[in-house]
Amino acid sequence: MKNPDECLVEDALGILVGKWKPIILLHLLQKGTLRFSELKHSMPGITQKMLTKQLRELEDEDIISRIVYPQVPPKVEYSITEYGKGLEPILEAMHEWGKKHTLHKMEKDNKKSS
Amino acid sequence: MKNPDECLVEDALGILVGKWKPIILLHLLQKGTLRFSELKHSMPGITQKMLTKQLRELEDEDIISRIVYPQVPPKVEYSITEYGKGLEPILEAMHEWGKKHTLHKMEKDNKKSS
DNA sequence: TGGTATAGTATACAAAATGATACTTAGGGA
DNA sequence: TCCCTAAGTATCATTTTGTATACTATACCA
Repeated sequence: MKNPDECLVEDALGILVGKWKPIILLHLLQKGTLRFSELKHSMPGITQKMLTKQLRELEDEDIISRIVYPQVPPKVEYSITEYGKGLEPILEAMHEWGKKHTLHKMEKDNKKSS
Repeated sequence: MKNPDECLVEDALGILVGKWKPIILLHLLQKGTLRFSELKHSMPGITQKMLTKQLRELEDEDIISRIVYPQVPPKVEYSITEYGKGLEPILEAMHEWGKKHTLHKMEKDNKKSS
């Protein structure tokens, strides 16, 4: 990409993108800290593999932190880092727009069926 | 997805995501209206097929509009719709965050090499 | 008569993301 | 002795994305 502005937007996108990452972040922003199993239960449909993968990627970008308690059965807690909290405005902007989009889709569907 | 909040964010994400969509939108937001060939030249690396596909998808969501001039050789102009302009705050939030992220990455790289 | 230009479509293929399923580890309880 | 738990890995299948290349239509120009 030649234009540096594009890269900046793409960086954010690269981190947010994926079928699950934004949802993981929403949950962690709301609840603060969650165990692996809690995250899994709050996202019906996700497989262990996917959840693990997404969490690792977010961890690699310093968006979330991972604390392992050395016990059996294992206990691992995830939480948003200070740095990761910086993503909140983006999630909020998306949420706002999502509300508008829902209305827009409804109007569109009404037109179709009339 | 059970939680409606998640859906809202995902709707926005679904529209923004893809290797090219945000860049297309950035260009159109900056320039207003662009022809197919102009978009193509401003995104080196994209293939015709991909550009066409992304544009169609954005059009289907009413984010951009497509005007075909019935002439030979063909001329087709794309521009952001009023509705599509609503995405600007998201792109801006991503851009802002992208700047922070760039700094963050630099600090990280410095640590590694020290 | 044949080349050029624009905005595509068609086809085949490669790569990346996601999903399904089974397996691992080790302490505690029946 | 066997099963349960939590947080994973490992392996393979499927789906989604993206790439490469060739092809089309038709007015204009030399």
